[in-house]
Amino acid sequence: MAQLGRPREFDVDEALDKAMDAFWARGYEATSVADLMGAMGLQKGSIYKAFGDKHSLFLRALDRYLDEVIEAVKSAISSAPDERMAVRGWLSGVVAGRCSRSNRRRGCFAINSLVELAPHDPEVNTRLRRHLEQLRGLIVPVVAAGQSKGLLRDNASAEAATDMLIAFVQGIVADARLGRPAEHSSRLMETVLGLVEAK
Amino acid sequence: MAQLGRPREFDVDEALDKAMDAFWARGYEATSVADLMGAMGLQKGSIYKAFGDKHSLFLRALDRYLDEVIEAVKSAISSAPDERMAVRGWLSGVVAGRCSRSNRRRGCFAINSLVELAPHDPEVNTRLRRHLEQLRGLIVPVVAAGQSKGLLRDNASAEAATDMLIAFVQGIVADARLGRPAEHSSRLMETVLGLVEAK
DNA sequence: TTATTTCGGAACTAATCGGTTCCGAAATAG
DNA sequence: CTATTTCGGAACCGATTAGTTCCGAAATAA
Repeated sequence: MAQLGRPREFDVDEALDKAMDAFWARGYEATSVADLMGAMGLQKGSIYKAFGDKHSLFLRALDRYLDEVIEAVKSAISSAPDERMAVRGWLSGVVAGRCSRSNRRRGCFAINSLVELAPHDPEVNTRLRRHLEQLRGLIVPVVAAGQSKGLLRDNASAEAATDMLIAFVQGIVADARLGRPAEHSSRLMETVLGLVEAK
Repeated sequence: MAQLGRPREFDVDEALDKAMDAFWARGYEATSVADLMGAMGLQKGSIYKAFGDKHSLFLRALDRYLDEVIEAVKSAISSAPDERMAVRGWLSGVVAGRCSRSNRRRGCFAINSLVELAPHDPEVNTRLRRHLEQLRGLIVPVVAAGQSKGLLRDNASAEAATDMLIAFVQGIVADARLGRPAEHSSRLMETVLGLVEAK
């Protein structure tokens, strides 16, 4: 039954992406609704009708981002020839891709939101906890398989190694906000991989 | 020649600590001057006379925090029996001490500020770059000495290993904002130490 | 047609924002 | 005593905040 009335003239996902861009660059508190209007190319009324208030819009944008990240990690894993390259591909994606774009100093939208909002915003907190749990669920089996095949060191349990890698990723994307050259992050990644990969 | 007029009735450093507490908990943007008045126990007029505007007050508090961290790391290093224990002591201090207090979900004031402000606030940016450089300058010689004594793996260069440890610390303190149990950070630390320490 | 929905855009609210200024009282130095 | 400085506290500033409402126009479905 489609829908009554005049159809929406803008694409909801495109608008969400633009809102995400704005929040990503400046953070939640520092982004005013006027900023969002400019970034999204929409009028205030349209935004409130389509997304509710500022906080709801933020959550929608965050959810969209988190889904994209999980999908990207899944495809990075499934397209890798072996577990060693899967881990490598994941970290490379983090360093070079979404979480540290050509547009520097953005870091990772999830980590930025975590640091700014997670302690006081329960909805953001639960989303990010769930996200890290999902991520862990994707990585642990890869590490475990890699260890049993001798491709990765079994120095630590698969769970501990995964948690270590995730913490390390969080550090890299936080550090990215300083505006360091991408090469810096790449060197860091190679160091960590050197400790994790079997010789 | 002391000073003319009525002496200041509050302790500047104490007031800075309280301001730091407020900024630390909520971030820069979300902390209003009214919040600062409450936290510092001072009137608006007194704050502006003593510290100038909100941004200057923030920088003063940040400088104070960074100095304290550097001093803490120095003393952790100098009081350790060897280089291996020095690294261990530094990381333990990060996990248990200042950067992840009994008061949970605070993380590290420096990293919080880095993520929120470093991309757009040049004064914060330069301070944090300098801080990380200082930190690196303290740790690299320790790692180098530890490696040459066989206490630490020489898997990677001292510089690369130090950068890796620092990135890892940043990840831990960012993650702390999720409110995970302290045990989680401790396990992470042990995993990393297991990869760095010689067997 | 008629009912429905969205549009861009403006008008508007009540609250809060950071920041400034003035006050009389109190405490110090010279 | 006099000059100076800070105090707590209030008054006030213009600007901005998030959020709401109303408008006529336009586009769709039934």
